[in-house]
Amino acid sequence: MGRGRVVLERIENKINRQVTFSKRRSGLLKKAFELSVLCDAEVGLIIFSSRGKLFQYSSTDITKIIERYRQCRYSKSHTGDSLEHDSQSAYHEFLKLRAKYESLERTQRHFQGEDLEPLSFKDLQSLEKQLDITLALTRQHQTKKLMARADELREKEKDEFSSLILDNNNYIQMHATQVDQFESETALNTCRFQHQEVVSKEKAIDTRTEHSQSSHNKNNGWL
Amino acid sequence: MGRGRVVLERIENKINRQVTFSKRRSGLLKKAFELSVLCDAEVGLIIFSSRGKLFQYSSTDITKIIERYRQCRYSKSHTGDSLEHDSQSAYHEFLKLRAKYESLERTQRHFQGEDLEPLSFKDLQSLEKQLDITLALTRQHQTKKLMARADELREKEKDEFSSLILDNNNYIQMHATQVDQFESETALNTCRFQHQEVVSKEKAIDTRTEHSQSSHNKNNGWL
DNA sequence: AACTATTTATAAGA
DNA sequence: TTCTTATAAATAGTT
Repeated sequence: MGRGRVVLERIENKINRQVTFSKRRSGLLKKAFELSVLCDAEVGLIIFSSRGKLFQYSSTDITKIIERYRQCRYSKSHTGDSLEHDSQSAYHEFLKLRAKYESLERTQRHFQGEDLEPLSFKDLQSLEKQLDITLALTRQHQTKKLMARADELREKEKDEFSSLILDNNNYIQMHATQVDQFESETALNTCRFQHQEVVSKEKAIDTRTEHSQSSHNKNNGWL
Repeated sequence: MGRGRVVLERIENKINRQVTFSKRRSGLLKKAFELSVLCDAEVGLIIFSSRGKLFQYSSTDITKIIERYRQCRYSKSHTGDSLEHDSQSAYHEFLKLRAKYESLERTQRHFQGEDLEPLSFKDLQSLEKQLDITLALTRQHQTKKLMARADELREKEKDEFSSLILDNNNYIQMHATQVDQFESETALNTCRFQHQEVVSKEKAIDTRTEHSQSSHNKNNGWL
């Protein structure tokens, strides 16, 4: 369509090529648009000039077209649109997880004594029961820990008693401070006696040996 | 270009639209190709028919064109590919949520007296403290509920006492069964006396009036 | 950028 | 669908 026939090869004349590019580009964009309108098609067209300038037409959001293209392209073996299905089910997983999380969060709040108002009497009862059980277990574990610690200390004491006596001045001061600190902390409701028995000896040794605890949790305490 | 002028709107005749689509599509693809050759341009064209079929032309690997497009389009504000980035961040959200969920689950287990072993003594202490607090609150709420219920019942009793006496045979039987059932359930550690006082009256009325509870939780109990 | 001769695309019909 | 054909549209080369 023009005064001469086109040879299908790169136009070497730069000016010419640029002009042709400009003309044909707009023609192509126009035709892309027409196709999308006339035929109700989804069209995405990306053009980079030889100098790198970008031109684009898309009947709808081009990222959507690209996404759809990917889905179409990489899902032949599956049941139609697998990637769409995948991403949908992934989203579904996400929603499910969120629901579970929120539910768990609610329960958790109950365990922390919050939002008890909407609970039924029965719910409160079973919560109380659970709390009682856990409380007993918690105390049991504390006792266990303390006993184990006590044994450990008895062993150490034998080994380290002699060196302990040597620099006693500095040591006695630290010891006193730390025991005070402990006293002001949460009062134990159980194992009270055992604590007192163990703690002083333990601290004495800890300050000297930098004993590392085996617990996997952050262990910024004295055990 | 044809025997009539084109109106730029969706061709309503389905056959016609399909034919036009076929013709114009190949025309567009051809022109895209020509542009890329003649003008040394990089062209990517994606077409979806209204029935979802994919057609595509690209002068070079289309993923490269898309990549280049993204860089061109979003390199100013973003670090690169936005859609990929989006899906990645969505996945990141998912991972974060899952991590939170798992952490919460762990805490939850502690509140249920499970997996206490790895906890440090300090952790156990603060758990115990929390349990004590919640326990007190739980009992407090139970008492509150019972008192409220008792008041409510005193009101109802006045209104319904007379009708209650009427069909007493059936009633007495149900009442007995349910009280037995209650007795075999979890023993209350508190509010014991108030319970007994309230429960029998309450049941008597509930069985007759189908009173609906205001609690938002499932309320399959007697309160 | 505008013009115009021609080619090309394509709408309608077969 | 495909081919044919009349005609609209695009555009190469020119100004």
